[in-house]
Amino acid sequence: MKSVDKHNKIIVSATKVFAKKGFFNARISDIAKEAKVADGTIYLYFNNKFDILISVLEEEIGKIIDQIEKAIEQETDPVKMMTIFIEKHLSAMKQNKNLAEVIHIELRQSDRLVKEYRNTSFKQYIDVISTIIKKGQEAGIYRTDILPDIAKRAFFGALDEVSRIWTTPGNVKYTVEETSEQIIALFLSGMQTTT
Amino acid sequence: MKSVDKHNKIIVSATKVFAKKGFFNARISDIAKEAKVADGTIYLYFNNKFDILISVLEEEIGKIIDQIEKAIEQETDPVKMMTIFIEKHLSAMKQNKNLAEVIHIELRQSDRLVKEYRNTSFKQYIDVISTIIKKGQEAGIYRTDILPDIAKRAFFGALDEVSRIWTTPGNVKYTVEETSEQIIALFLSGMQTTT
DNA sequence: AAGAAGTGAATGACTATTCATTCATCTACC
DNA sequence: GGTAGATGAATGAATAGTCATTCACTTCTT
Repeated sequence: MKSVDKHNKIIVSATKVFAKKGFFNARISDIAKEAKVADGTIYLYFNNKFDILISVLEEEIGKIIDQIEKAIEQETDPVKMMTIFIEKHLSAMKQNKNLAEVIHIELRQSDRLVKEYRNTSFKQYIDVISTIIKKGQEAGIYRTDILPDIAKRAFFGALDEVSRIWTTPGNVKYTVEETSEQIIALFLSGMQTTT
Repeated sequence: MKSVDKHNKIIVSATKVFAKKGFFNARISDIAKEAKVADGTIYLYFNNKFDILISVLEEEIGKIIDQIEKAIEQETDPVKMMTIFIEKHLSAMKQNKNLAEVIHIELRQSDRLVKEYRNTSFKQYIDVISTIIKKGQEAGIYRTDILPDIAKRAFFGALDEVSRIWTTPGNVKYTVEETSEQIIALFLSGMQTTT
């Protein structure tokens, strides 16, 4: 029987290899070697190289989305929801640096399939943000002149770029906590002093 | 004599092809056809395929950096500096969609050379932001608990992701002006209502 | 022993790069 | 001012290397 174990081992190995070399420079034989299976075995579990990439994104990001959505469901305060989103996202990225790198690099592919992907699971992800914003606006906590459609992008972009701190060497000095606080400060209160 | 004209024609064509297909899926023959030259001619102007990509980034982003730096030099008010940065960046991206797409996609390559590139010209670009923040902090206009090193990333990430509005189809409805205003509102005043 | 799972060498498609050749333009000499 | 020779930009067919995918064969499991 094809084992779930092996499937996972290939996913994890592929994540590692994609993170290091990028999708196009990663060879199937690299992934096979990393996973300690034969090249051909990969094709028992995945249709083709691209299928591996999409699976990495689907399964691994899927886990994070689920986790964040579950944590936010419990909350009613839009400020806390936002805080949770930021903290969960950043700590997930810091914890799984390979995945973070794959997201940085590969979510930007111009390939049709990746674009499609970006339009489904990814969209779901950033729409969590606009939902939070809308709730906050209804509650009178967030300004109504903020357009959730633009703010959600700004927000995700900021988080994504900031999380590079942990994937580019020499920038390790910031903790998840202080980074989260910075993002919260920036987006909730803004940069200007309140005089 | 090798003409500057032809060099430019190749750069522009390459930008177009890279934007459409991404670096790895772009064939030299695609670029040659787009530029209406022979495949071999490309190698009279560039060392290899990668050299073309780096040249696109260097030359085209270089132009934007120069333009922004020049515009900001005139200013002393940190709020206006910030506003100018945002507006110039967004309008440059909206104007040159091919370049915007190449930046979205290719600036994330994990290739050594691209990473190196990201560490020079790109660094210079986002350091313009931290400089503005520091000036604002010295002037007492920006909060001093904001870390410029983190804020600059958040800021660039937000701008970059927001500018995708114009490269992904079906999102054309926002103007540069209203998008700029949103970003300014978000980063300067924050999302919370001031009650 | 049969069927499933695993193997990895062989295949074949793809394309970046090269280079022998062409040809338009320029220079020098009468 | 016209001709012969020199120059080097431009061409595109041929090369050479890479690697995803296949499949004939082996090993494991029940």
